[in-house]
Amino acid sequence: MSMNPLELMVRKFEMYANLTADDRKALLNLPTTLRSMPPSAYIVREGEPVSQHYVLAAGYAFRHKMTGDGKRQIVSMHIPGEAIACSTLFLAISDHNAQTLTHAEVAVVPRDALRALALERAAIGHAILMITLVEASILSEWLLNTGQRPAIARVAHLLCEFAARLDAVGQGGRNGYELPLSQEQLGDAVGLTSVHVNRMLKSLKGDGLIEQNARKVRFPDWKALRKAADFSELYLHLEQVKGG
Amino acid sequence: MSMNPLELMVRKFEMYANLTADDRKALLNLPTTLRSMPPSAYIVREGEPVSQHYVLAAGYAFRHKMTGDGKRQIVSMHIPGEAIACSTLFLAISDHNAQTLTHAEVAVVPRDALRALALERAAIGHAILMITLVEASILSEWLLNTGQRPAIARVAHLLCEFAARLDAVGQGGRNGYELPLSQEQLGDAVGLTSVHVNRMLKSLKGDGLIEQNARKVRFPDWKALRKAADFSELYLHLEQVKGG
DNA sequence: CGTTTAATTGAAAGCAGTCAAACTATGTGG
DNA sequence: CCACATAGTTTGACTGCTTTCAATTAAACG
Repeated sequence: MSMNPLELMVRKFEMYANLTADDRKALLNLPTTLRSMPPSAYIVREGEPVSQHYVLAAGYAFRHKMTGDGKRQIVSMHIPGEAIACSTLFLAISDHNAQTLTHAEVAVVPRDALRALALERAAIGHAILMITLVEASILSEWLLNTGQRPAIARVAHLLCEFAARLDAVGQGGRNGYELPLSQEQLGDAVGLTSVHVNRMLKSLKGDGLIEQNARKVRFPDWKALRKAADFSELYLHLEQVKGG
Repeated sequence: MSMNPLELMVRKFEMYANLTADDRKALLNLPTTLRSMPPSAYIVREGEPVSQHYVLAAGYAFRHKMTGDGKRQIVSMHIPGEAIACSTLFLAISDHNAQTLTHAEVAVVPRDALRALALERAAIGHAILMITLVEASILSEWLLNTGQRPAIARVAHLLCEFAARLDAVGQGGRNGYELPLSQEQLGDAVGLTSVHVNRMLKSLKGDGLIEQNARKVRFPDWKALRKAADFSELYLHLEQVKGG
């Protein structure tokens, strides 16, 4: 079925707030265009003003920041159905880059129009706040991950998070999935070099915690992987999130 | 002057949204108690439901998470005047711990009352969203810091951030300040051991980038320190943040 | 197919961690 | 005011995890 790409955004909002029929209608009436983008295409650049809001209709994306000497840290991953940077909705200039990971279909909405709705309609504003809170919670866990866990757990943790998030939207998940990240990107997400990520993946395979051919990963022993990763899905706040 | 401790919260909100006189009055009429807490006292524990909102009237606090094997990552620092965990206002259970750093005066507000105001009054909800966005931006920078920068820069970066944030509220700042963190806590904030933090501080002193006696730090060459830290205050969003 | 990009492996170097001890504050009670 | 206990800082020696460098193999792509 070819549906309005904004349906995805509305569905997400409804997970986090009780929208009225009016709220829903207002959101669906926002002007929007669907943009098809190749892998690795820039969506937003650090330091630039942002005038659009982007929702992933299909494909994956990520946000990242760079140090003065050119090292890159991925600060978030976005799966189909998610907005790419709620955080820039209300900040004048972007403090990070956003890029597609795979080929992607991106719904583009004028930022000011959505912003106006968020300020007028409490439920919409609240949904955006909730999404931001969950993103911040994930960010804290990533900080814990890169700051305190050994390399093997860091890599395993990211694989687990991906599985749990994909599971939550009925896309593969802990039964295995197509990993959209290269080993270098994986490394940039957890603060390791691609070489070392490769070694950690090899070690996880050797221990029977993951199986992998090409980009497809499977989890023959989810419990053991979860343990090795020190993973608990609480921080994803997958349920009970309406907060009102 | 002995003022209502909620004044601090209102002042903060006003930096981020245009409150009406009514909004202001509603906030100041919230029931509140002032609690005096010793250093290192727990305010919130991971996994527990949170029923209060906490604002630092005086003193410092921090939030942290722990790995399964007991390693601690500090995920945020809070200076006088700041709320301690806007993030838990709308999430059912806390996914992190919050603790005082120094002796502190904490204004305690019933969470449900503030939550109700946030949902009823657009400007208040918006202020909370903005504060959350800025906190998330800081979290991204911390992730970049621990994930990609060498130890010396990590430590320097935290010192710079502290200076900039204190500056913004007219408290010492880049002229020097009383560092409220032990070296161990400093390490837990940037993903290093206390031993290595000690060595990095020594090195910064040796290079004339900082001066330190007891807990008092000074910055004889702010520009050079800033450069060594790869620090830019953009991510703090200290101005132009009303977003409307 | 040839070209480019990503994955894999080995060897060596280095940054940060660990362990252990000494030293310095800070605070408490006698 | 001193003696002691406790917490935090400083230093050294050593270990080890992760990076770096470099080369090879495999996969993806036009």
